[in-house]
Amino acid sequence: MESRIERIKKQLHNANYKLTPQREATVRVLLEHEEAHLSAEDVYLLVKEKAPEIGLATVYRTLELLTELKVVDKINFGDGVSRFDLRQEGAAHFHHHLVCIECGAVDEIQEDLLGDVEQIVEDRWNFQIKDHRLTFHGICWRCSGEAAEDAERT
Amino acid sequence: MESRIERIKKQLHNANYKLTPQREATVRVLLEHEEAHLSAEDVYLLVKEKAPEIGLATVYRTLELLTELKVVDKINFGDGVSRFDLRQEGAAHFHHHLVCIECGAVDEIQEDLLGDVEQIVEDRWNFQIKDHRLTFHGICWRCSGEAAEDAERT
DNA sequence: TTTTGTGCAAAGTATTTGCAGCGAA
DNA sequence: TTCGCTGCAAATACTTTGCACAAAA
Repeated sequence: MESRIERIKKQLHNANYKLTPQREATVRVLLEHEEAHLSAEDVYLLVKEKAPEIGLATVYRTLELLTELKVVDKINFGDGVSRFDLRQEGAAHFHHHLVCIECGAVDEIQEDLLGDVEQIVEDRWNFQIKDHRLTFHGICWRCSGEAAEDAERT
Repeated sequence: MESRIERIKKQLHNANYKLTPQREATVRVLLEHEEAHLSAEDVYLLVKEKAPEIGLATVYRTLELLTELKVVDKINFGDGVSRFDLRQEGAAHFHHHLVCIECGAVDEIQEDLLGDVEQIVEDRWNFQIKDHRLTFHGICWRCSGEAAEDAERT
């Protein structure tokens, strides 16, 4: 079977771009940290471990390119930085996120929960949906578990 | 009946803050541009028309304060700036947005369409939802209308 | 040789912070 | 007088850009 990186290489070629060593290193970092929601700086530091000559600007340019090709999605959780998430292969839509306001953890929901809602929006607002962003802010199971334990102790 | 600005004043006082002239001017600008999704810079320029002495830093500080008090919600549509939306009084949740990728218009959906989805997330992921952000990117009715007209002409 | 991609440094934006002065309590 | 608030300027943080050079087609 064809590897994920091979398929990304083809996507680049189809759009007339090359998979240069720098781009490959960047993509590999993203593949190795699938659910990490890395910022450009995070990616840069990780890529630098394997390919120390790489420049930060190249990482930014690569991430921008991958965003254009919809290999990754760019997302912003409200701290000042953009984060980059690999899109699941074949996923019609970007996945959802759960951001914990206690511990800062970000969990992913791969299932598409918006089918019905999107139908309503398309019909009622006459809006052709191409993409979406859905993020819930609240308290994750780890933190509410801890709170329960704390209560028990007292 | 008590005015909206009066109620905001009370909210400030309850949290031990004053409604200074600068803060009042800022709030008034927000009230007068309810659906405009203003950036801090936008607010600053509008406030300056009424109160030219005001500084940009004060606007940033005021918007931060209002965000803390949940008078406004801070949102980011993926261009590098934060935008500030007055929260509807009594609204349990932040409203949703439709961002047009053709013309850049941002429309609001005040209805809460996420009730069922939130129930699923709370149950299935054991996550206590406190707030949400939902934005659809696509083509608005104005732009798809124009496209249809363009097609007719040819 | 033409084009594409890269690293570095500089430039841009957006936002935050330090600080001296001001004004209300 | 005290303390919160402000304006200004400087600092910071993130991202983009210009440019000379390198690599690939």
